[in-house]
Amino acid sequence: MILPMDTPYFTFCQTLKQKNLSLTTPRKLIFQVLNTNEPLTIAEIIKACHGEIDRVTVYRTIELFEKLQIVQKLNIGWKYKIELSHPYQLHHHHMTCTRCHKIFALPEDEVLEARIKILAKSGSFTAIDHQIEIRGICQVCSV
Amino acid sequence: MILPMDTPYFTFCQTLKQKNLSLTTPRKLIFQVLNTNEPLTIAEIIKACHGEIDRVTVYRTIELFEKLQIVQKLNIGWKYKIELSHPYQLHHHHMTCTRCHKIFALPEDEVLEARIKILAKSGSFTAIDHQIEIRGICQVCSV
DNA sequence: ATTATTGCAAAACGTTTGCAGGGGG
DNA sequence: CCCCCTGCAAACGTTTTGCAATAAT
Repeated sequence: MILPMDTPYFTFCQTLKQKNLSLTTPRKLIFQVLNTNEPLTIAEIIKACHGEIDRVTVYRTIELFEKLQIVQKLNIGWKYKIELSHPYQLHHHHMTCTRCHKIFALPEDEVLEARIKILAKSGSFTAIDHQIEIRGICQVCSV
Repeated sequence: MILPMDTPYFTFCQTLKQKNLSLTTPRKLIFQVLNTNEPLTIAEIIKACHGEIDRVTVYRTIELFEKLQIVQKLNIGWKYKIELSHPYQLHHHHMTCTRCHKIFALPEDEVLEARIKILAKSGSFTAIDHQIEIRGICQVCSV
């Protein structure tokens, strides 16, 4: 199959090749599952793979993807979900509705990002990464 | 024992009384453990109780404390820790060092807090609560 | 062909549930 | 004394590990 060179999936294939890692069926499928969906729990990824891939392989693949910075773990409540990270999806934060439990992505905000950097520096801390989770009530549920 | 009326432990006792809940040995001990320590995992709380309290009771007590807003769950990596929440401890955020895994509390920042409110509102979202996790390298580890 | 990667089985953990007995108000 | 709360036992779901079979380059 011919892939446009700017597609997330193409970048994904390139990344694996560059690291001498195999482009296997489970890896392709799991990437596609994440690429077409919202943040998912491990259990949801397993279900989305529809029995074609073993649970253990999903865990190992997510672990690999995390190391390669293809995905990031996202704290929602006291569980976590997985989503594609920066080169595959723009940096953003999340709001979780405590009524319907839907997750909403927030557009990137320069002011907020800058402030976090300043704060970390004021504590003599070199910020590498950060995550913001806002909990509250979404528009639909507040009616 | 006579308690000063502004002490966190006193507030804690009052809260339980107001809701007609018993001031039991496990509840007292777990509160004290949290009151004298940094954010702790459930396993750490259990250990800190030194076999005097059953695992199950720790889970149930933390669940109760969370409902009563005495504690909050704190996302660290993809695990969570427990710490006292607002009336017992000032609102703040955390930085986690990815090398030594220590957690550092950040002082409250008006600019940041205001910006989060604005952002949520711009998404027609009523923010109730939020959590920020900054990951990076602390001063000691960066040397 | 060679080696990385997977699937299976089972262990290791973390968390939850039901129930009978004990401690707090 | 009454009932809430705890401890125990055991179920349950999630994540990890070891090893032999398989698929990718």
